[in-house]
Amino acid sequence: MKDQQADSDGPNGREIKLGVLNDFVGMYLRAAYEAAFTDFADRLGEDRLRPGYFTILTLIVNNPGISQTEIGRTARRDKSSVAKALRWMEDNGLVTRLRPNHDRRTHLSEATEEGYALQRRMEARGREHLAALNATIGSDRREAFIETLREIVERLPEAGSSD
Amino acid sequence: MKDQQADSDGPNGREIKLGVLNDFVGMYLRAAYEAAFTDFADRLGEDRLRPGYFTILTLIVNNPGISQTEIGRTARRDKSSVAKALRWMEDNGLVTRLRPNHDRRTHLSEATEEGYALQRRMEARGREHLAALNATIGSDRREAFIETLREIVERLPEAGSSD
DNA sequence: TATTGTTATACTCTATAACTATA
DNA sequence: TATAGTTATAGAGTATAACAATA
Repeated sequence: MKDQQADSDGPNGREIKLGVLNDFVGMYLRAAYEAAFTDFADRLGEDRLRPGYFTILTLIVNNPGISQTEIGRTARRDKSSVAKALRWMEDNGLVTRLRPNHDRRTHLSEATEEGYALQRRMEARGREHLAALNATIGSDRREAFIETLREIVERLPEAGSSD
Repeated sequence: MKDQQADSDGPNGREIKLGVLNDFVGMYLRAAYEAAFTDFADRLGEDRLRPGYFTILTLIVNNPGISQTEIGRTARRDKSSVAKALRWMEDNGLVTRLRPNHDRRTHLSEATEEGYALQRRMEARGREHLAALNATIGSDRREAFIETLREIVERLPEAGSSD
């Protein structure tokens, strides 16, 4: 039905044919992700961490004593990326890391008072962002929408990465 | 309603609490985008352009004589990013650029035979990717899903970028 | 040997700013 | 002045690989 070769015509009037790009769900996914990302960043203003760092700090606040391996597994980031983020956060007084005696390989992270405070401020802004996003999506569509996103993440790799 | 603090427990058995991250639609969007992106890349194997370059080449194939400004506007990329891509594609024999007499500022791009051939091969792989993605989404949900993504892109910036 | 984490390095993708050349 | 495009540079954001310490 929606196969009207949805062209993009600029202000100059020229119609740009999108061809197969028209069907690329990935392009819509990226555009939506970028829009959501930008909305959150705009709401944070200057008082913020990068989104990836916010994710990590939030995991630490919610799970005091979490290890870097656990953070990486949960946030789906390589341990080296986590290490870099943690070092920055420690240098900036947001987290402290402890090496327990029972296993001195691991580094357990906890948020400092400053870390907790920043996370709370960012979470508050995050909730405003979510309210705007949810208003756009609509409560009637929200669950089905997220469920579809989840299924893409879970089921697509099984089909695709068979080489 | 869905506030059961959907935790993530790793193989070690420890439950990681996601807290507010649980509600972050942006995380699901990014994960889904990355999954789609990876699936496409896996299918392309070595015979490929980067996804952004494929977008540009496809625009050129579908719109011979398109200008760089038009490409940038359609692909939502800065002219400098487009210029870099075009130079690489020209150096690698995929496109040629012409400067018309009526306006010698503009560069109009056309695909070479090699460019057309590569685009066709990539488009074929892209269609396989889309088939897998559409199978995951399901034809009954597809239109509503894409419509939601579109609305996020179109409506969210209006609410968020008011500073 | 396996695991945790660190570091150096590099890659992808993209934008900003200063620029040239045209119009 | 405004527009099209180029170039140098920078900076997220992330991963790979080699490594040290510990188990």
